[in-house]
Amino acid sequence: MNLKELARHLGLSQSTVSRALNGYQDVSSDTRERVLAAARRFDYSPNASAHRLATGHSGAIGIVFPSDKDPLLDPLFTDFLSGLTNSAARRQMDILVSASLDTTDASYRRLAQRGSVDAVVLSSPLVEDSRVPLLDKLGIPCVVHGRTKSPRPHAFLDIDNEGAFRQAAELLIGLGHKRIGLVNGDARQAFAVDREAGWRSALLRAGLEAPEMLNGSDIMTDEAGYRLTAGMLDSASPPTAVICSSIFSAVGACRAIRDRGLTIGSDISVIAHDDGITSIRPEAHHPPLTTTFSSIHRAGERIAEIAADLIGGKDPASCQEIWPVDLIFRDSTRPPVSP
Amino acid sequence: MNLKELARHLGLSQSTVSRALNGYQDVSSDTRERVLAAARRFDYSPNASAHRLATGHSGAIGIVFPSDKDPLLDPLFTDFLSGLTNSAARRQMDILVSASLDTTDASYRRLAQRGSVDAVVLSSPLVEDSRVPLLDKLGIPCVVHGRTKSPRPHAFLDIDNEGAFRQAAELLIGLGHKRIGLVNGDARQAFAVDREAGWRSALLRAGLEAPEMLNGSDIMTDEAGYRLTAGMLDSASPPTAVICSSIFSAVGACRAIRDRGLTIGSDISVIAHDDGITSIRPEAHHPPLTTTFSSIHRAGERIAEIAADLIGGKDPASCQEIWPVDLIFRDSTRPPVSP
DNA sequence: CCGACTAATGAAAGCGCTTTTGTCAATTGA
DNA sequence: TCAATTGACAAAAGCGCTTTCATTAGTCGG
Repeated sequence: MNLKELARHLGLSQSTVSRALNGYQDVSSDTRERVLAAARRFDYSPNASAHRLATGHSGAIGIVFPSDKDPLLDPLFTDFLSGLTNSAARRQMDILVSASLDTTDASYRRLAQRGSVDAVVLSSPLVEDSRVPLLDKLGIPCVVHGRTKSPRPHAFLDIDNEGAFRQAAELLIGLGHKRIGLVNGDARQAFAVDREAGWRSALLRAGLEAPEMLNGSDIMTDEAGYRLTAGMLDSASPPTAVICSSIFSAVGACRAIRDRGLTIGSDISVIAHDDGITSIRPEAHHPPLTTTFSSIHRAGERIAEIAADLIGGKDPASCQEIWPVDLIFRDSTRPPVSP
Repeated sequence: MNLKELARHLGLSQSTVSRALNGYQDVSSDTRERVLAAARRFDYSPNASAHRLATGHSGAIGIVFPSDKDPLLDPLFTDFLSGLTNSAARRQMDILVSASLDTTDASYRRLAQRGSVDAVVLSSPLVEDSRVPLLDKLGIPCVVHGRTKSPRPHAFLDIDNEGAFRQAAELLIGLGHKRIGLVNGDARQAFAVDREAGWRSALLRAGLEAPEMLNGSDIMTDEAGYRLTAGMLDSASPPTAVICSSIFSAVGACRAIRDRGLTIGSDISVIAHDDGITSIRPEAHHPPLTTTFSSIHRAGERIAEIAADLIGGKDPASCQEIWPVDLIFRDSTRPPVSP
């Protein structure tokens, strides 16, 4: 069932039916009713390709997978994508996921030229990310999940990574900790840099040191979390507390602590950043983990809205949001045992 | 830069250029060279919407998120999607992710009518999944990741869940275990039913019981894994081994075991199913976990190929694959302590 | 040397929609 | 009363491709 048939059934012209369907003014409310009823009855919905060709909009938001199997691409992405997709669906938009087989540049360039998407979402930005200026040049709106250095202001939604990790470190300092380890994500990632800055500033502000020994950085997996934490605990002056960038790192960190016969909380305090994914919940741990919390699912939802605004012509410079992060105090943070 | 401009630049007609670009025969190799060179030089790629409208194919494979925030949607999905997308990209196809806001039926129906996708991938099928007959009726090819009951044969790629869990149980039985717990996924899911069947058949075949007490089933999260395992361990006749349906459940199960002062391996044996995601690796655990292994990333890759075949007109009945699952013996499985 | 065929290209129709422009009757104002 | 306005619809022109069909020029066999 297409527009032509529908129009013929109603004894109307295509244009009238089209306008009735799209809520234009110059059509009598009487015929509009009839058209809408018929559309429902015949279960008509306009052909996507034709609509796109006619309007010049693809009705889709793009997101590009970095490479064949990128370790930076973590399971959190599912939650993010779920939020993104749901929110996009509410605005009648789809999410187009494509992979960059050759270079990332080429993928975006192709995406832009073929007009497959109206806007693009950039995940896990690096500190200086070449994708932002590229998309700018290609004239395709983009919203970054996170932040990156860029000559021109770009739309983004980020969480207050620096503030969150400063707060976390301050909490530990307040409890009396003096050597606080950081189990961070990959140092190329923008968020990791911000978190390190938060950790560092809290320590320095309190007159403490932030030695490189305690500044761990790697991909955010269980195994890497174990390795980084183990390295710190086995060093000459081990930390009495660690802050982890992800719940996965935290699982590894906890394992390293327990493996050394130490107890989480009473011996070594642990704080983890929690993105709110359901598969691993910090409050279900023993002891329940103190966390900095921000829902990545909600971020996904909001980013689709921002993308829609951008497509609607909103100025990227006015599409910049930094969300505060909650610090949730649980039982994994206690005063250190006397040195 | 569009086809018309490109043709004008070359002093050729649109049709010739189009045919040259699409590799048709009736164009001289000389002009083909020129056209290809010009296309490269002007960085031309055909407009997606126009191409789709003209051919009637959308060039996209669809996948629908179940609901607003579905607990069944686990982090493994990222890996699956990554494989799917990469493989699709190699065939010049995109992945369209859309969410079902209203009913799932309506989403698929809309997807089909709007012609936004050429085929659909179904994830986490239920034992009897209404989506399969629906898509069949809508005439849109679909390939299921997993299997489901259906009057007509459908295309699918599944792993040998039953065989894997039978093998796992047999390994434990061979070591001398008599009470083996199952920490399974949601019982509505097809794969969970198959895994239970594997577990059960191994036990019965060995003349052992498969009591309901040891047949745990819930979503595959850390927390649920803990809860199910704890329940079994605290029961009147606790198991000496558990088999977990996911690495996440296994993390919870291990925690429950340790919390009770028991040691994994020597006191309670553990086997987990490993989908091969990088964030949590069973071999990095202490002790390294024995696993049934099958890469979900590879499954995603293969499913995109199957979808492409289906679009190309291949018979769904001849697109059915069941992959064997490796049983990887590590240190978490040992003979039980004498009862 | 000529009709029949082939190779290479161009012209034009069509995919299903949106949107501009055109048409016609009914209404309005002085 | 009559030109001017308005309301409701139809006709038709695109959007940028693919593909069918038509049109040349060149080749061949007899």
